[in-house]
Amino acid sequence: MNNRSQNISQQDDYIDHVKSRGRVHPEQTVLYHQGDGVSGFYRVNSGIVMVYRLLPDSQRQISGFYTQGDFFGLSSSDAHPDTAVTVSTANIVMLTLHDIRQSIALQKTLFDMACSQLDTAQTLITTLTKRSAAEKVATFLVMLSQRQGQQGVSFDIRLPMSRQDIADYLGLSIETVSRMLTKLKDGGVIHLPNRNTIHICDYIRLKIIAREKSVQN
Amino acid sequence: MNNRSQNISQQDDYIDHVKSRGRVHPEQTVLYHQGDGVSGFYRVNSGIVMVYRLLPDSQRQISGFYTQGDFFGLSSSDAHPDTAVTVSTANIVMLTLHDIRQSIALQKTLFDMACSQLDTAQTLITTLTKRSAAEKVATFLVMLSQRQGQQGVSFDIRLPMSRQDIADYLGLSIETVSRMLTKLKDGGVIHLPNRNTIHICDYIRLKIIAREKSVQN
DNA sequence: CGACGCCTTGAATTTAGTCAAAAGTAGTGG
DNA sequence: CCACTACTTTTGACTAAATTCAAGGCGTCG
Repeated sequence: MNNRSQNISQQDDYIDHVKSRGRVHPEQTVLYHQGDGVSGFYRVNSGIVMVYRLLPDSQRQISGFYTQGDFFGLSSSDAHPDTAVTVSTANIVMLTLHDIRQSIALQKTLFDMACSQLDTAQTLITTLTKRSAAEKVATFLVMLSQRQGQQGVSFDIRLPMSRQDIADYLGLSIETVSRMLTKLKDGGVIHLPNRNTIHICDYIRLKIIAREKSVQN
Repeated sequence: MNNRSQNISQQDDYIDHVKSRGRVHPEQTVLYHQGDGVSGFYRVNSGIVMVYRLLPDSQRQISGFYTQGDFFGLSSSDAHPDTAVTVSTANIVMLTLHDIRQSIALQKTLFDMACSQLDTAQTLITTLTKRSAAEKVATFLVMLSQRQGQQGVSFDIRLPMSRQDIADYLGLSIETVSRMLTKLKDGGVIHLPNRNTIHICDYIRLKIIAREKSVQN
């Protein structure tokens, strides 16, 4: 799929073209800091990136986890409102404002991504405000399963982030996250072979707990 | 907010052009329904619009309140994930997909708006997960004050939405919203002359309670 | 006036948070 | 390979906060 860099009218061509510029970063690499000037947007080629805000009282709100194909760092303001850091080794491309000006198709993609992230944010808000701690944790695990392309009833998922990261994403305390995982384990829904792996024993039940709309698949 | 979009003269021309097509709707008019096909985006010329999602268990999550100059209905999917309804009499313009194709500047504006709404959503998530009920209600009142262009220490704000609307926006019960308003009243921060008006007696203190970054202004 | 809808208040309950301690996991160096 | 240490996660007991359920008040409009 590698093509000459001249014709960039097709979106996929342009993404492919730019994708090859990706750089690999080890885990815990900061890609940009809260307050840094915005000089472009980012795309995840591989790995996981976490974006968070630090509040004045030194609390931390994790805005999201981004995986292959996701864009992040989208902002219309001059300065990034959040910090982006790799959770695992990750290959990341930066799209400069110059790149974006080059391709109408890329602009369209970015708009679609922004809209899609808006939708995701609203869905998250619903989870955060209308769901119990148990439901939040189950929802998080379902999200991870989907992102890792898992299907079926029983499978392993990787959990590269810490319990504290999960807590800061779901707006719970680390103790509550731990308790809910234990509860799911005691209920036979999951297994916890080690701290960075979760074995889903009963995905159907997990989805019911998470109140997924489509309990199928 | 979206400072990058301010300097594009062409954009304002186009907005002005389209703005004149706005139509006035009485309060409680549904502009689109959850599930309707997306045939364009909307801009508020005047009045207030509320956007919400109905969940399968008939709970309601209010995604946002939109006022003059705000865009809403931004979605990259085929169907609207939410319902938009006027809270007060409102003048609304619909931008068709055809309109948007016409103007590069408008596309840019829409992207900036989407990014700005993403930022707003993340800030809201922080409020919802890290703040107490009292802080949430205070934050809501500060937001209303800012939207209504209020300044100084003491002034009236209109409250066209119901207590239930506020509760569904902040993820609280209606009783808690009521109790927190009472608490603010008892603390001398606000007055409640009638159900649709709040008199802010001490905006400084309100902002402190809301943990506003800039307690100035 | 009376009825309805919306808002407020009160009491009991539930949920998640906090504080404290124990258990488990890496990682290091002898 | 084991012991030591530092860190993360889990568990337990208690506390604080918000929800729920129930009743009462207030306005509005017929």
